[in-house]
Parts: sequence; structure tokens; C-alpha cells
Amino acid sequence: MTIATNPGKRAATRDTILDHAYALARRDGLEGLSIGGLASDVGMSKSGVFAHFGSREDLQLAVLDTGRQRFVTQVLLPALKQPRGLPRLRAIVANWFEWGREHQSGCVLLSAASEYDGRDGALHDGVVRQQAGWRDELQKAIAQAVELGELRADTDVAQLSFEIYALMLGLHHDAGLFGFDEAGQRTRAAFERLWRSWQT
Amino acid sequence: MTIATNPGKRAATRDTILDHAYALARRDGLEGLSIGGLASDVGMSKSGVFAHFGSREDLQLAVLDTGRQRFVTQVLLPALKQPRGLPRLRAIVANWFEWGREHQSGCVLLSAASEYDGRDGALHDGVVRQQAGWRDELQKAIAQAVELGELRADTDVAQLSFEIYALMLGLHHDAGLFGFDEAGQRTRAAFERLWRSWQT
DNA sequence: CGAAAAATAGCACGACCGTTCGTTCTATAT
DNA sequence: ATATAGAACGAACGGTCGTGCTATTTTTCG
Repeated sequence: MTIATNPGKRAATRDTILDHAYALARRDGLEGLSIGGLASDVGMSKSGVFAHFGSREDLQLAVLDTGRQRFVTQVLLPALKQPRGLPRLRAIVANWFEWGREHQSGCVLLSAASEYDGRDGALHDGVVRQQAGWRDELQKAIAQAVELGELRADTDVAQLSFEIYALMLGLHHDAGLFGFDEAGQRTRAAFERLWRSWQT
Repeated sequence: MTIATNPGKRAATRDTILDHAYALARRDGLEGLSIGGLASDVGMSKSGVFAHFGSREDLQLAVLDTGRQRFVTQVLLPALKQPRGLPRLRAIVANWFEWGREHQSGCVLLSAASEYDGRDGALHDGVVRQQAGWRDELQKAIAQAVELGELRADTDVAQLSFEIYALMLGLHHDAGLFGFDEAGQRTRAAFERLWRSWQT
């Protein structure tokens, strides 16, 4: 018995659905995502969309993972081509900054964090795991810069990763409310001050 | 013709409803707030609750303003009793910190900011006006500390207010996902570094 | 080409949504 | 004592929600 001779049709349709779902979730959050609205956006029937996921929660989890994949692809992976240490860390921040520019109208990962931080369930667990994972990657990059002597030896890795994350939260917040230009300027200035504090 | 027979009753009931609504909105956000759920939480009928606001949007606006009032009462007003300058600024941050501790399970003002930053309408406008107002108060306190010579004369007031806000965003974010204790520690450490950067 | 299998549509369901309307009860004013 | 205004209720409206079930269409493969 063959497991799957799937020629990709199903997976392709699923990807199309997730494309639309991701776009909708950027505006309305994962909680605002509805199967009916998604179906009419894709141009399918409710049940046709539904069959690809089995439940609304599984759809939301799939969209969350889509966001994670895109973030990793756009922010982390290109930075790994840079040499370890400060260059790579700065590349991460620069790519993240660009991610922020493209997502000023809403970021699924961030809205999910605030939507599910106070409850429990699969979505909550997924968000926590994802955020912890990203924080971990960030700390890895920082630790390498410390090892190479580019950041002060007494650098508190977790502390610096917290402050970097906080600044990106500030960027998203201010960009969404007051416009990206000013927010970007402030964020850049804050980062310069931050590097100066920890650099050797 | 008399104008109001029982002047306190209506307002008292409205306040009770808003109490419950605020608590519910802390968990589910303003978008997650439903009149039916609120009514059963208060112990009234849907139509009884509805009559006090006239529309769901007006209810949401009222809850948003309830949040603003509480924030001002708990964070800003007590700090105004401190002498102008650094003591008052630090009192604001300390009160804000305490606000964050009590709202780790969700803050209406913050979730509203991320829920409505990408759309338009009365809620969006209310959030922007509120956030801008608070940023303004923050900058007033900073500017006074600069005038008194407690912060460096070349302090960028808007820049410092942005960084303070970013750190509080980091506190809320990490407290919700990873627990308040560690997040509070990181935030405190970041503030110490921040003051050191700008103090004379 | 025809059979088996997968993908999608169509339909119905119970639940909840915001909102409207008419009614009932109570407290005040005349 | 009676008239009146205010507050809350309960029922019902049209919609949308997520989710099953059953056809029907489309694709794959012997």
C-alpha cells in the first residue's frame, strides 16, 4: 500500500488557502479569522476550505506556523550567511527591521502573542514555543559575538536579547499608530545607543 | 416636568456593567467582548445591558475610556504628587511597572492598540488619541527633568519617551508569555542602564 | 478507457452574534 | 391616588459562526 502518491494538488491548494489566511490574519488576528470569510476570499466553499484543516484551531495553528516560516526565511536565514558575531547580529536586526516595515499593518506573530498570552490551549503553547525559539536564536547570535570579543565579556545575553526585542516591539507599536518613518528613526537611534553600551 | 427621577441609579448600573466589561476585555480584548457574554456575566439581560450603550461600538469605546481612567488614576496622578523632574519621572515608571504586574494577564489599552492599529473607525481614533496623550504626559515629565538639569541638556525627549515605552512593551510581552518575575528583573535592569545613559 | 480515490460543493444543524420592539415593574411627581 | 418616566426583561429578527454529512466533480492509475 502506497502512502501518498500525492502529486501536489492538495498541498498546492492548501498553500493557496494559507496564503489568503495569512493575509487576513494580518489584519484581524488569528481570533478574527473565520472559515467563511476565508473561503469567500479564496473563492472556495466553506466546506472545501474546512476539509483541508479539520477544525478552526488547526487552521489557526497552520497560519501561525506559516508566519513562523516566513519570519525565519526573511529574517534569520539570510543573516546566517553573514559571519558569526556582530555582523550576523546586526544583519538579524536589519532584516527584522525590514520585516517590521512590511508588516506595519499587522504582524500575525505579534498579535498572536497578545491574543493568547493569557489563556491556555494549543494556540497558547504554540505561541510560547515559537517565541522562546526565536529568543533562543537571538541569544545564540549574541553569545557568538561575546565569544568573539565583539561584545563585552560581561554581557548578559538574555538581557540584551530582551532589550532588542523590546525595541522591535516599540517599532511595531509606534509604526502601527503613528507611522513607520518616525518609529523607524527612533528605533535606529535606540539601537545605536544599545550597541554602544555593549560593544567592546 | 422633572428631568431625572433617580439620578444615581442609571449611572451606578452603568458603572457595574463597565466593571465587568473591563474585566472581560482584559482577557479577550475589545474585539472579543460580546454583549451576550457581558450580560450573563453581569447577571442582566442582553437588552438591559444594550440599553446603556446603544451599540456595541459605543460599549467598546466606553470600556476603552474606563481603561484610560484607571491607568491615569493609578499611574499618572499619584506621580504628580512627587516633585517635578527625575523623582516624578521615576514615580511614573514605578507606578507603570506596578500596573504591568497587575495586568500581566492582559491590558485593555495594549491589546486595543494592536487590535485597531491597522483599521480605521472610532476605535482606531480613540486608541491613537489616547496613546498620543499618554506619550505627551511622559514627554512633559521628561522635559521637566531636563529643565531642572537632572537629565542631560541634549536629551531627545521624544526619543527617551519612545525607549521607556518600548521597555514597558517588553515587560508586558515577556510577563504574559514567560512570567512576570523574570520579565520584571530584565525591565528593571534595562531602566537602570537607561537612566545612566541620560542622567547628568 | 474505466475504476478507485481524492477534492470540492452543497446543504443542514445548533449556537451565538448585534439589534429592535413591546411589555412589565418600580419609583417619583403631581 | 394617580399619572408618568425610567430601567430592565424576554422574545424575536436576520446573519454568521464552526462543524458535520452526503453528493458530485475532478484527478490519478491500472
